[in-house]
Amino acid sequence: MNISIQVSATLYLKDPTSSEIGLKILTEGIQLMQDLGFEAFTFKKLAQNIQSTEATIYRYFENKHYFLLYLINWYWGIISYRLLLATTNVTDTRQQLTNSIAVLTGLPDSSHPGYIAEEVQLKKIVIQESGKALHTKMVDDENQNGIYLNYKAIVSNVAELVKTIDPSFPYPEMLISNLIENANQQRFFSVHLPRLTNSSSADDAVESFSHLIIQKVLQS
Amino acid sequence: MNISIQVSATLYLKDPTSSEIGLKILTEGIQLMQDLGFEAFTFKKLAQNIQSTEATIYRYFENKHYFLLYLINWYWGIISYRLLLATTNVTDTRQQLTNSIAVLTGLPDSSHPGYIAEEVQLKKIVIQESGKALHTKMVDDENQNGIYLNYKAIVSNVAELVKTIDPSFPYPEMLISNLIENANQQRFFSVHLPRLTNSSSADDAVESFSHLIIQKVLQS
DNA sequence: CAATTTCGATAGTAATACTATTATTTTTGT
DNA sequence: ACAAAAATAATAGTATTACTATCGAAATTG
Repeated sequence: MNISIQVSATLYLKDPTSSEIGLKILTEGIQLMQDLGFEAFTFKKLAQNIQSTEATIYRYFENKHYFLLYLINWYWGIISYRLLLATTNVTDTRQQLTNSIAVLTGLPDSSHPGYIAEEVQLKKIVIQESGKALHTKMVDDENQNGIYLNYKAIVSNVAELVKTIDPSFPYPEMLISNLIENANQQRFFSVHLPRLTNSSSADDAVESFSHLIIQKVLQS
Repeated sequence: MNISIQVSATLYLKDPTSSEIGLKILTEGIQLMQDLGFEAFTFKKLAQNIQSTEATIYRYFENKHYFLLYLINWYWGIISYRLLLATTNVTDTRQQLTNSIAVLTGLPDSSHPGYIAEEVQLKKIVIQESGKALHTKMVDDENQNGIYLNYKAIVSNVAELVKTIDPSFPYPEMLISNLIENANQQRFFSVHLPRLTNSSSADDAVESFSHLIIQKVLQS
């Protein structure tokens, strides 16, 4: 379906991109997850939406928790791909970092190179729901099954740029995971709890803030 | 029960601190929430633990979502109190900010002034579960009911210090809410996804990182 | 000590998160 | 083109959850 976007095979029972129905589960599932939120989302409702049955969806995904993990993994796969596009053929490491921060913290937007249609919708789901996917008693098992590899690879790759630019900076991974998580968190705040942020939903204060932190904190 | 720790009255049906059973619901509930996590936690199990019945607990709390909100609100009430202790009689604004950041991002510890027994347990619950309490379709209603006032007041007060120190800094609220959320997030990572952080569970890298950000980003 | 509130015990309901079965349709290999 | 295999739809069923309702006994309070 999407060139080069890889989702870990441990997340599904049967590859949803391998059949018509599987693709409908994904596209309608994304929509329904957004409309209802994770707690109200059920396979039964999704089955009704695609004129199929619960049992069919259960053949693709173990349960709705795994379905959400699939969507989040897919999102980070897209971001990995965009990071690649944003850094290849860029010679200056600092510029690579700046471009990466823009991809990781910028507003979702459909005009950048390599745009994939689902990105904007998936980003909304990641902002709204990814805390629920992570903060579970199963994190450790899932981590062992390689489910967070996409995400960890992103943090690791960008942290490498930080290390190249300023080898003396003691917290590269923390800095990057912070900027990524903060970007999503602040976009949530700007919609629901605006007193906690200085970003309105339309501006790019989150991205500017992120560039500022990088600029002030790293010496080169 | 605790001097001056206020929990919003919209969070409970009947004040749990007003009766023996209510207090048992709180102390055993904190324990059970930690042991089982939010999703596996049920009022039925809690009722068995305190040798009472579901119906009794439902007289105190509308549902387990509100129970979790109560615990989180309680935690932020404790932190508010600690922030007060850490800043009164401190004349230098920068020192006030440094002390505040220490309270907000430091390791939980039982040796500081004004220590309240439940703080350490509640902090664990906040780290593990607060994303689930917030990222709900009900956020906006709850926000309107003043449920996040404690948290918003903390961000607002500390952001005021930032504004005093550096009036030109454009993102004071974002900076503070970021440091608070990041501290909890990184402590979660250090236990479950250590590759995403540079903090081990025993050190104070999270706090050092936070002080560093403040120091580099604010001009005075 | 009478009135009221609180609690325990029990029962019941609607929804959720699945599992199982079977008949029908679709896909596939030859 | 057709037999075999796989996938799907339809239906039923189960255990658990998240509640609501009732009602008598116990505790509290005025």
